[in-house]
Amino acid sequence: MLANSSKYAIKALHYIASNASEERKLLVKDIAKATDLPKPFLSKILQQLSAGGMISSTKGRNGGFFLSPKQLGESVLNIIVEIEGKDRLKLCAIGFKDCDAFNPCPIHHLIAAEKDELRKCYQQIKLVDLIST
Amino acid sequence: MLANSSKYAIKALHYIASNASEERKLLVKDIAKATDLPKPFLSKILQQLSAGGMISSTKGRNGGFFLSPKQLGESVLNIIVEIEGKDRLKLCAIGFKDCDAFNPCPIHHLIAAEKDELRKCYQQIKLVDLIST
DNA sequence: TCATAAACGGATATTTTTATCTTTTGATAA
DNA sequence: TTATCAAAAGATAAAAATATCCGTTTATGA
Repeated sequence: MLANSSKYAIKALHYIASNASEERKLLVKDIAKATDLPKPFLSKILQQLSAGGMISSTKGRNGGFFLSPKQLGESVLNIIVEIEGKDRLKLCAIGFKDCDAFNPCPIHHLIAAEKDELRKCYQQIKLVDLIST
Repeated sequence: MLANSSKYAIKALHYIASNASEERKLLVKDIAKATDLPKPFLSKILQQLSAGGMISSTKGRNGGFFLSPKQLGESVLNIIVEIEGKDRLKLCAIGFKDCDAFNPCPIHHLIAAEKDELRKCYQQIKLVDLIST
């Protein structure tokens, strides 16, 4: 369904959204421990999200990761696209080039509506919706 | 969404379902050419499907691949599971162990219904439905 | 200013997936 | 029988994804 890297991103962002703020930043180390994700790999993913502006970070003492109010409004779909570099739920399920309603692959009409619904879900879920107390 | 291997399988099965029969078997070579898939890799995939009973084959002269009437009734979902060894659309989208309605991951309730609908699609599509004339 | 803490960035290693090549097995036509 | 054809099976190679390590940069508290 999703690449490990984007699963990790969503897991980590769930934890960060629920536990961090600009006044209370979180270290990769602690995020990795709490989410049970491999620390170095998670570090790369957070770096990528940071470079893409989906997450905030500061270096040095008292540094760490957090989400700004604006960043909490980002959709999960955009996180996935940022990490994977492509919108898998928009692409043809069996890899036909230029597959659409007018030039459909053999299963296009049989799954297009449901695939699009699922994509809309990911688009509608904002990071703020992941917050658990 | 799907692994390349299962995309290839579905593409190839579409071609086989549309063009082969017990009296008119198809060679890997020709399937690969028609579907524009890498021949040796496709060969492995067809072997795997054959071992799993999802496709019929005979060796030697006049050999090749075809689908029996019973095999044409197989669902695309089962093809995917056969190739990938797991039912990705049944697993938690972000990889939580034992994620379900009573023990949900942070996005479970936000996507479960739509994910299940998409899975049902793949379950309902039979190979015979792929036949194009 | 200086030691320290933390993300950043680059290089490297491992695993999985994808892809190819070669040999073996089995079927059939001549 | 025997030559040939085609899938099956096994070994190997390349690419991508996953994962780790280490030095650099940057911020800050002492």
